[in-house]
Amino acid sequence: MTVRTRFAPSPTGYLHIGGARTALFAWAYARRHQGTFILRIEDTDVARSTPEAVQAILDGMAWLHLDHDEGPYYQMQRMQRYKEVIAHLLASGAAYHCYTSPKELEQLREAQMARKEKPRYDGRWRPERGKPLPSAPTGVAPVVRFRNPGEGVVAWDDLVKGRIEIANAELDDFIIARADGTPTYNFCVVVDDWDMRITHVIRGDDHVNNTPRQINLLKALNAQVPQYAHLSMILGDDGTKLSKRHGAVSVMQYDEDGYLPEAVLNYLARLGWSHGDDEVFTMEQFIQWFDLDHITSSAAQFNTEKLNWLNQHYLKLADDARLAGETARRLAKRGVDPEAGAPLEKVVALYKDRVGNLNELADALEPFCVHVHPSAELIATHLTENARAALSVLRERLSACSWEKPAISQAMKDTLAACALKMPQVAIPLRVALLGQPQSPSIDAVLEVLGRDEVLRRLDQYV
RNA sequence: GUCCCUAUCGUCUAGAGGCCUAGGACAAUACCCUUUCACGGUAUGAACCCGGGUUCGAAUCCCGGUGGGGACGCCA
Repeated sequence: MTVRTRFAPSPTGYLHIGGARTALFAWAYARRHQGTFILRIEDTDVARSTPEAVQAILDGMAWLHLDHDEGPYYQMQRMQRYKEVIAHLLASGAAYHCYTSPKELEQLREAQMARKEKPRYDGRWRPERGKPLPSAPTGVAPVVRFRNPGEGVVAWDDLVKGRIEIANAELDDFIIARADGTPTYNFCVVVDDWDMRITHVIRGDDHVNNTPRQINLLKALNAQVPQYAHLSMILGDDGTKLSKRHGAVSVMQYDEDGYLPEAVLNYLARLGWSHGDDEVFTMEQFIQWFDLDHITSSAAQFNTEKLNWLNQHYLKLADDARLAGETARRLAKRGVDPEAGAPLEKVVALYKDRVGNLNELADALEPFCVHVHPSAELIATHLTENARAALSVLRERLSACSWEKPAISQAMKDTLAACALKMPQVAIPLRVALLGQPQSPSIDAVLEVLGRDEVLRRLDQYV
């Protein structure tokens, strides 16, 4: 049997980090087993679903390279099928109409809570042998409820949490179709997983409580019950539930913040899953190694520091041209012309192993593209009269030497000797003059990529 | 409140009864490297929630407590 997994977000917002990890694991499991990964959009909540959110989810998955083999399927386009199944359930007696109003249900729940009971539907419209049913009120559209087994337990061997058993007595007859006829979540999921022949349902563990209902429904439909793997939650950096203030932002925000998708992917893969002591690995390795046995069953706290570390790592590995492209995009966004200065790719090579993210890389490259204006304070402390005199000597030598690192370096050394100065006494003022900052990579390398003309031009302001 | 899940360094985790004086990684600290700032290298500190069992032996198995999380919608 070939593995078929799915990712089934509801388009009520962007793809956040928790959803991304769920998608990653479902995707990886399918890839690991040469299976099929299906994308399904659960848009039956018409009021909250938006096409923008659908697009945001698609964008997020594309950024992470989580490609699907089937779909996206849209539940709203499957209404006919749901209605068919509901009619069948009604006809077979596995479902029934219920006329209890929302207000009555609310009262029922309140009363139950007051008695310290678990709030649930009391089955007043559930047909039972020999039980008289109330007469249907006129002009009230009924909901359809699934007739849940009254006794016994529902059990499954969760692929990450182990065996879970829930007594049917804990469950109630849940609504599968609203008064307006539209089917509800738990019902659509079941029909879809069945129709799409999903073999492994990999999803967040907030669905553990839905699973017994879904299994009962599947059984009533005579459908094969898939395997379930419930992933524990991702908590925010502060150990509390993900919220907009920390973590529950769109994965595209990570792009915005200068993270590389491979860093986010690697980080997410290690959050709640492990392969011995391996910390850094490619997606190819991940697919080879991924299994459900090594998923942690407890919630994991998001750690930005570690993500930063991975991002820095992948930045060092990344191709210069690619990083130049990424940086150019960011510079352009700031109104800086990335073509205006030294060849970006060369500057990238100088800086990519010194920065933590793409925005920092853009910060570092910006002085190469624009006219720099060192602060008055920097000028006062570093571009002293003595320093300017040394820079003047250096300028002479630089205008004459050949333009490669060794020659430039020699020009620096000759200047030091001539002025009886130490390296930092010239290199730091030079950095301030050229880049507006007292720190930079090795100064001869900076000079080399900046180019002789530009170096001399920038120096002329101070000598 | 009821039900379900969960518990190893600050964080992510290794660990499937003896290999554990509990390993790795991030972070922290110190030192080294150095032309500044970084990168890098080396080293150090840091954990089995508590209480009972089971066993010759428990981080690992069982029970209870406590802490954390989730679910209890005509939301998904």
